[in-house]
Amino acid sequence: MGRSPCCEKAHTNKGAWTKEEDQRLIDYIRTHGEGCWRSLPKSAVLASCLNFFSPSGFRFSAGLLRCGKSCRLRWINYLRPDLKRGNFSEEEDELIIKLHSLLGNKWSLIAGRLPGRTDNEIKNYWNTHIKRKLMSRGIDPQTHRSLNEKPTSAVVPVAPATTTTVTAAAVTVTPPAKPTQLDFKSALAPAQSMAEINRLLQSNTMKANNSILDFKFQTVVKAESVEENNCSTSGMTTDEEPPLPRPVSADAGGERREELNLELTIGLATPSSRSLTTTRPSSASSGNSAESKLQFHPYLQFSGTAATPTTTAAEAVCLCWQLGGGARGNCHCQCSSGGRQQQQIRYQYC
DNA sequence: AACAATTCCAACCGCTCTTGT
DNA sequence: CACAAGAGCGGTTGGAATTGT
Repeated sequence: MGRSPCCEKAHTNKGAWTKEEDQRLIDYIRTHGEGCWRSLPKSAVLASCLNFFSPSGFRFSAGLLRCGKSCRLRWINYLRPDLKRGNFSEEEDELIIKLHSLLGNKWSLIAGRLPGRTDNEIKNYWNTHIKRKLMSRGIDPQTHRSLNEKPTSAVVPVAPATTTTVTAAAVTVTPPAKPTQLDFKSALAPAQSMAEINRLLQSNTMKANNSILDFKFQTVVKAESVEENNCSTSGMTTDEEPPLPRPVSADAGGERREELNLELTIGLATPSSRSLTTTRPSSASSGNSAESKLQFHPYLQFSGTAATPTTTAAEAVCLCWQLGGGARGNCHCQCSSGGRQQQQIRYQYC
């Protein structure tokens, strides 16, 4: 649709990256930071001309003839200093399975809960290991239901159609005005109640990354049309152990319908998250506005209460990752919250 | 040892979303 | 509002590595 290609394919390298290309990309990002991926290859070429010998002593031999997109991917999936290489632990396995049952193939969201793991890595791991693992357990990896179970009316446990707001500190998946309908019976192991799921997620994730988790599941039980069973639970919202909701079928018209209002707020916990590392407040790229002085820090991790949706959160402590070597420094950025609802946390570059 | 089959994962592709003009 | 550019995401692929025959 009238879009220019992301790069001039004729003049770019493809395929596996060489060590020299890696080093050039690392050097460039150490000096200039992330972002502006499309202009990076050109800039890297320029930098190589200006600094024939890099600070690290690496001698540039030629420009970085790579598509900006390719540079971004290489950095995010392979070169970033905070990546945790190596095998997935059993805990990570289970967490991925849980998160997949809730979010579907939202690999980037899942990756956001696993420090040091990338969405690509998780996606590959899912396809090569976990799928098989679930199959061997007799569980359908797509629906998370027992393979023996008869499929029902095409309710697929994927992430609900939602609007997603990405701020510097949190991904907030806001349900639409109408409560999101999810088939939790199919999405989750039958024995698991909401409270159980919450507990599991809480403990697993807290253990995994020692930070914020704001999964909140609310069940909204609605009595529609017929007031069946004197159901006085209309609009009830509870965090308490609720009865497992019945599956919501697409054609449940006329029947008592139980809807799940999925309020899912994920406080991004780690700089490993792509959303966090590369999403910047709109103001940051505008050089003119007053807000442009508030810059986006690509390596931030929030702790404390600032990223939770239930606090006013005037303060937050930022743990800054310094580029180069991944050393974690501790600094106190100026943070302010946009309020209980918006959680627009801003901070000054430090 | 040679070849085929399978596994694994880095990289690519095309689409959507966001943002700026 | 329309359009373009930039960035992010999820699905797919190519080929290296490993395993089986």
